[in-house]
Amino acid sequence: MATTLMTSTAPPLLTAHASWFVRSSPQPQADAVQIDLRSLTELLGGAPGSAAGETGGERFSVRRVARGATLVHEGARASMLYVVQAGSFKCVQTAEDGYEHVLGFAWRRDVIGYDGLSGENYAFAAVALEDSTVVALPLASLAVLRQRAPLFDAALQAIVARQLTHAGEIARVMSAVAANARLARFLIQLSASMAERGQSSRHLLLRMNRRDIANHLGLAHETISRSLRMMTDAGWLRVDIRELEILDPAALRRCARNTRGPAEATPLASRQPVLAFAA
Amino acid sequence: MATTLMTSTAPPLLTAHASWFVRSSPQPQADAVQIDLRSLTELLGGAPGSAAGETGGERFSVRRVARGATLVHEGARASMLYVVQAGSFKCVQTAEDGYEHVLGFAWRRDVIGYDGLSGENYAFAAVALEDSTVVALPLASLAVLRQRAPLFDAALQAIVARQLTHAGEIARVMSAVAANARLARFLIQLSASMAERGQSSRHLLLRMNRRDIANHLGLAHETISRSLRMMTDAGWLRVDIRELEILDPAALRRCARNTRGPAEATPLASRQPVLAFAA
DNA sequence: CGACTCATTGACGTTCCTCAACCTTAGTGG
DNA sequence: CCACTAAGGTTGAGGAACGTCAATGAGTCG
Repeated sequence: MATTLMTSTAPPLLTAHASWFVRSSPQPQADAVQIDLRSLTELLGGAPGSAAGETGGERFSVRRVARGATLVHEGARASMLYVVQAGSFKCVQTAEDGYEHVLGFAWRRDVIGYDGLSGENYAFAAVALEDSTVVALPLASLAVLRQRAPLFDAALQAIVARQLTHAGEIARVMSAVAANARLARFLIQLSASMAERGQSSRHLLLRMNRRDIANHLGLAHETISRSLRMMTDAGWLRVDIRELEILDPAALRRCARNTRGPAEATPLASRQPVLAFAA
Repeated sequence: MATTLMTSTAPPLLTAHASWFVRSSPQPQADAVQIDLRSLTELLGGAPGSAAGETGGERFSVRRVARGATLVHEGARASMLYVVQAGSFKCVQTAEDGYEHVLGFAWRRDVIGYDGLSGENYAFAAVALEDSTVVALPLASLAVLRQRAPLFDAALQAIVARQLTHAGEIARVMSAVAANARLARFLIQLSASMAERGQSSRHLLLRMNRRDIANHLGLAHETISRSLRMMTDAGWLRVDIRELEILDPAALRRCARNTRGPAEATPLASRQPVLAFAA
């Protein structure tokens, strides 16, 4: 049923916009929604039962970002940390010659702007792929907040650590030499990412266009089309523009292994037994 | 001068090993070296003047890792966090079919094992590329430590944030479609990384072999050889096996922009005058 | 010295990037 | 209602780039 595609965090269709989303007129939050520390910790994945331990005084503003709008600008002075509450973003870096690269995508529970802690400025821009909402935390108050609310702190740390792991996965996706394998890995990773957020891992709704996927994977966008075609012809997927259903996950995983020929032998194994046998 | 290649953190040559490095015999630290919190914070890049504020009671053990030895095993229960003090590591992930992927490399000041905070186990293995030393922090004591030593905490946070930014850079390196551009970006990034650590940005000593570089970049190792050859022929580099000198950074950066089209042709020049004339 | 790893170079074949055309869907205005 | 425009997606043709296979040489370890 179509209901599997519907989630509490996603609007029914890309073209349908809730009326409270400000689109062309940048009229700032007239009705500033806020959430408390307890909800924020929960959003970050902290135990819901944690609420009792924390002082619930702080309130954080929720920002609405219309589709296509830029949440943070690359190179801008970093002052805020954002947690995606609903919707999705693409993270983009622009080279000095104007060429853009899509670093990745951010979904509910992801943190945007954490790189502001290391430098002065944001390292990349974040553009909303659909009407979205984020929780805004002033960077300046972060240290104090973490000190005062250990449970929130733990949740934040876990998210960042997870994001670091995630970055490794992205590198892995990109390392595949064959275009088919790259796309397969991307889809598998996306599927896992959705599952992690309690959504269906079989039915995916691609919030980004082919060009963004291609850019992200370092491929031509025509190649994305062709690879998707190949996979649907093989019976692995069912694709309808942005809607995607994974029919044969095993085949997809098998495809994701392709280096571009026979996989390479691992000469590392010849070194380890020395230590193993020493015992 | 050759002194630009010499740093306090690097052994003079790959083939020269300090005698105190245990090689084939895994005899554990008989003489356990330790450092205090003050030195650790400094290693992480925290202000050296910070020493006064922290309680200097804690001491952390320094582990020696021989070349080729594995510091952390993928999938092993995560119990420690390591900070690289000297030497270098490659971070490797092994797929279920035995195929290995080099996620990246870790140098002095980098943190290994931070992903243990999110899950139970390490997400990837770390193998020493040369005889190296790391500072070991028990994950269990991390929360308490951060609470007690805010300056250490801040330094650690900054490092992690930097590593997150760094992960984005890796994705950017990999996104280049042309092999030349990928290698160029890798070299530029490596150069910047070395400069960040106070080493020369022109003279690089490649601690990893061609196969690892190729694996990391998603290319064939023969392609690495050929690309390096092309760059030396063009006068951009001087390469002697593992020693590498960047002669023309500008050309390298220009190459890094290539999507794949004409190997060289810089359309940048044809674009700029338009803006110049507009003034 | 023999076994091994590492790097380089050449030849060949396939992938996939580029260029191009065409189609659908949306949004706009008559 | 239909033209018009623009953005996104698909498909085809051609050629360069790069992966694979193979051979060679240099350096290292036991």
